[in-house]
Amino acid sequence: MATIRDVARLAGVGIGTVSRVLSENGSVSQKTLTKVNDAMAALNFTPNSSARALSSKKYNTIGIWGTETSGELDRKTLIKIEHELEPFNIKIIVTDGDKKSTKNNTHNSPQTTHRKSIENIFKSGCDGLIIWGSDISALEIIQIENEYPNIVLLNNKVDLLPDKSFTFDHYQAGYFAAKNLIDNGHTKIACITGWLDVDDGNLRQQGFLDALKDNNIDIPNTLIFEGNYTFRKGYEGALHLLNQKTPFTAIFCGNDQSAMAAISALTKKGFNVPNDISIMGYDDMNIASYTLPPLSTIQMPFQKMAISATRRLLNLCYNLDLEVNYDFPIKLINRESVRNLKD
Amino acid sequence: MATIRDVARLAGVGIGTVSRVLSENGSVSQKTLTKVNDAMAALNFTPNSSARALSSKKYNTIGIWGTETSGELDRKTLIKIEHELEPFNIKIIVTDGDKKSTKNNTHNSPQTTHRKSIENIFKSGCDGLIIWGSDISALEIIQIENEYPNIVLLNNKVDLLPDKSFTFDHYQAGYFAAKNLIDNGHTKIACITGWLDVDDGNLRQQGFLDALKDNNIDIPNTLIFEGNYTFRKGYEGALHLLNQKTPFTAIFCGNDQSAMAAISALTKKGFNVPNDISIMGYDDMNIASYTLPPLSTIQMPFQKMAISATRRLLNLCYNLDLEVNYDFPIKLINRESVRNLKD
DNA sequence: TTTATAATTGGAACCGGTTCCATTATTTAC
DNA sequence: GTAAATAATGGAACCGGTTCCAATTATAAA
Repeated sequence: MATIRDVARLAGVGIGTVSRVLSENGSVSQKTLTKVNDAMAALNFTPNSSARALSSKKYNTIGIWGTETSGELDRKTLIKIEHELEPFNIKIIVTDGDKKSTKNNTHNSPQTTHRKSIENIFKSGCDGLIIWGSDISALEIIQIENEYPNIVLLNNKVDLLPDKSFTFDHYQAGYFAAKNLIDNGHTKIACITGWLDVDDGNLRQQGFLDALKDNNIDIPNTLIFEGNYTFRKGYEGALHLLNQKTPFTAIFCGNDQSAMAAISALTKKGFNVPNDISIMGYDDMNIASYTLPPLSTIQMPFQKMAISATRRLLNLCYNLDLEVNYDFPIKLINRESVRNLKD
Repeated sequence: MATIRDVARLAGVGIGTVSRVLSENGSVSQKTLTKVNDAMAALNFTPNSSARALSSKKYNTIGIWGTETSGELDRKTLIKIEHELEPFNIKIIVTDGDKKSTKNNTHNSPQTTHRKSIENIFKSGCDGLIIWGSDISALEIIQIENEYPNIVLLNNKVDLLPDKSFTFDHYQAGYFAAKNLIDNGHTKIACITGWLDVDDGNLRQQGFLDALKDNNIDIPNTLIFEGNYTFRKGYEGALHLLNQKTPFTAIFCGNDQSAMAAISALTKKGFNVPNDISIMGYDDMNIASYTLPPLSTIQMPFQKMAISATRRLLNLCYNLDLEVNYDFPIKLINRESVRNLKD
């Protein structure tokens, strides 16, 4: 592997000059520029990233941290983020917040463990971090941000860090979903929630409940099933709700997965969706148009949000000035799983 | 940030000694060991990864390269891989083989682009690479392996590199799937294939066809629909097959997504699955138990395979001797989407 | 006790970039 | 044409580790 010294020798210039050509700042005459570029090409030179990182104190790497419950961060989104980083030659490392073997964490609370695991990522070498999901407390985030300001929150909101928070209005989304059912004439509405100890799940639930309240609709506790976004809980939830013998005509589900599983359970028990019971999902997964019936759900531009979060992080880390957006409008997708009772 | 020189000064030893403590090789007396460890703790010392990488020429990083069509590499698998790397303090960077903006690639074939993109990953700093998916030719892989031997193939097989290839027996899997339909009395069988220009898709198709042939079952061209693993193509494929007016009682689908979409299309057209038409999937996605009806499919231990591939790569990169497995038995999962015509 | 051998130890040199400053070449102003 | 200002250039010093060798100390053998 050729080094800048090799390039300098071949081009007949000093190493400082080569470095100046590389970093594209500092002044270099047209003549030397050509000489140096030719030499680089001849030697098939690529700057050594470790050496660069060592002397410049920039890793040209950002991290993504998330936990099991962070939700859907699929490959598509990852790739979107990567494409955002690519023009700047930034790499992306992923890490799991749930890893167990962090040394001697026996006497640490999950809180400290989260913080430690994040600190470790920074120490192991990255310029900034996307903290994905809301499975980490605002306090912890503030503490982390204090020491490592180059962070950005994806699908989480901390009031003290509005310019680093990227999230949807989950409250409004929950409200919309409920409103949609109500507008279709439903008044006996059940729900299968997501995690409620996590902000976004909680907010959407609150929006849902408030929409009912604002329309003078009462929801008995028997019609609220606490789920966790999985297929399994969606399935169990639907069966559980049926067993309550409290009549209902619709279920609002915390995400599309629970919704699909609920449809499955209901159908198996002889109920027709949407004729007997309507189902409202949340997420608009790819698959949602291909369920039986196709799922009415809430769509959120997750990838757009990820892109904006990434840009903000780039601005923070590398003093850039990329355009960043904080508003990610949600959309009601009406397919066929909600019946209009007013017909 | 404290450096080893700070640690050495505080502990009253030389920097070589501190380095020896860090790397845990070379001999250090118990007494100095304690002194150095205390000093490290007091200074909250973490070795600088760039400096380490520069002098040791190890990045302690491995990459994962894949393309759009590489298939399912979900977060769960990524995390499994990460857990494998964690004890050795290795990081993982992900990259997309489909990225467009690689400089001046205008006159390059996709082939060279793939190779270039992989070379770039190595140059940008990683010790080894998991090449995921078979969307890259054997020739290219051989060329790459020649220059960068630290690679491992996930879900791909190159005959010249048996010890670096990790894949399922897709041929056998396709054969199994067809056999299952035949054993259930089906003789008029259609299929919605995956990508056929990719090895694994091609192999499973071949296995499928051979099973039919071995049982003297003929499949007309009208009952073969070339798909691409997407929901959309699955849906279109089912409609297309119905339009052919060639009667059939079962469809073998290239993956679960096409299968689900096919079920959706058939149901919409008034056919009952499995009573009118049976559906066989391939993958056993999480969701497969919750479709209507639950999907009969082929299960492959993808995560186990990923773990073995990762271990092999670790062995290659860091001279380790972790246990590696090359046999990943597939499994037929019988749910409810295939009807037994012999009843 | 002396000598041979092995275990420890310190630190210079190095990895390949970036930065900064002193020096030289080139313009511009008058 | 000369002085002053500006542009271009070379290279030492540095970033924070690892490695290797020479020097020192401890241990074993005689």
